Amino acid sequence: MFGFKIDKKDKLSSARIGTLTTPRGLIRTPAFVPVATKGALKGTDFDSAVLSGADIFMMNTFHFFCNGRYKDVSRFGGLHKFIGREEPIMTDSGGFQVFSLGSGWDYGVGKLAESKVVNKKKSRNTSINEEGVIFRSPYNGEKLKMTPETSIKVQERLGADIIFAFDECTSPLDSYDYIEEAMGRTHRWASRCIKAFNGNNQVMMGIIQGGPYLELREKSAEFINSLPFFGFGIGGSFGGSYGDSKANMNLILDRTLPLLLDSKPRHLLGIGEIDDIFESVERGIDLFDCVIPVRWARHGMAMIRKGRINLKLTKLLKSKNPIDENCNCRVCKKYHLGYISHLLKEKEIYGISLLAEHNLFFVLDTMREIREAIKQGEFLKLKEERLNWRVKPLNIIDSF
RNA sequence: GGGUAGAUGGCGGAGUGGACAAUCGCAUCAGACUGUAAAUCUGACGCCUUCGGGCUACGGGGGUUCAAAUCCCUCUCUACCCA
Repeated sequence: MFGFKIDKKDKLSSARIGTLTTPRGLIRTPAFVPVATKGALKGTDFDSAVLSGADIFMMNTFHFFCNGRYKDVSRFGGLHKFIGREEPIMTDSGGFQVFSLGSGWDYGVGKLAESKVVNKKKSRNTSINEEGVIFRSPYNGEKLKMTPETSIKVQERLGADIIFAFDECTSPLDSYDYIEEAMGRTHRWASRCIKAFNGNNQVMMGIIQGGPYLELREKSAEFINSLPFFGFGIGGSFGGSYGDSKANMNLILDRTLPLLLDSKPRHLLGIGEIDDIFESVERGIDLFDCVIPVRWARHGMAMIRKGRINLKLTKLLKSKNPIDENCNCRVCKKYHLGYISHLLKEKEIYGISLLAEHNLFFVLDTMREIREAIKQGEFLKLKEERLNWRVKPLNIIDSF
């Protein structure tokens, strides 16, 4: 019922194309998994995402757990029936929220942040111990406890096809000692997740942690590799005292992916900027998920071949060009920048919707190109062409 | 013609003798965002600067005062009301 088959390996890199089989359909890898945390793509719809090439969506256990809504979902017969969709779904375990609502919240840092405190916010008083994590619900402040067993139980009731083990995602600000301790805990939780999982119509991915430290990452890869998971999630932050987090992530992937069983799928959790996708595919990653395409759309940031561009710039109101001249999405074929820019400036929800559709298409179509390139043995060539993707927002608008 | 209320930075709108280059909102500009508490957050926003500070400003002009966006006189303009 479930399976993963590598269809072709690139000769010049560790890139590979494959097919992940689930009872609800196939996932062509390398794949980008659009994130619909609470059951919605925030700005666009599942149909357009599927038309753009999405094979599977990701939702989150934590949010359905906090408000108790997983019980309602369960009464519908699971997420698929609840949202009225047949496509495969994966659920994250809630492990990321250990970080994003814990130390990430307290110190205002993102998962790839460098070692600097951006903005100290009021602590959420998240506490972590061997048993699990005690959270304050972001919905009403209520104290909640999440353990590996809870996460698995809730994920079974949500009924996604692929689920993730409950892990502790650490912060770039955490010390080596703490990250090592958390990694050990993640490993013990992984074993508990396997024990708690009944494996009925679902498969589970184990999560590798270890923060920015190579030796911890290697240890974690070896341990998670030794457990009977369906595949691997690579989680956590890669930044910190090691400096450039993108470069460090690549280094970690270089060193840890060869330690993993080749035949199992590898999912790089939460990564999805274009340059990161190319670097990771080259190293052997099969799946990505990321909120960036859809979040940037809400923030007016468009993903284009040359990089990214803020569409709320006043000067773009004059432009009769599409968002990206080389893009084949419905939005680019039909609407010009002037209009989309106007909608975004006016805070019209339709502007967000159009941009979300474009950004999602952009990433999904890039995955299509990547798969095609690997098939043709031209992955590195494509990477060269596409790595002019800039990290900083573009300032030159001449071509618009 | 008479009366009343006003005129503050791109706009709206605080301030009504010193702590005012002037709260705040909008707009503008810049930055951030990678398993989503995010259609969010941060910063800049009179001019000049060797970043210490300097200069010009609250409709125009005049005055009172050590000190005026704030008080007085006058002019101009705006809104509403009465003829």
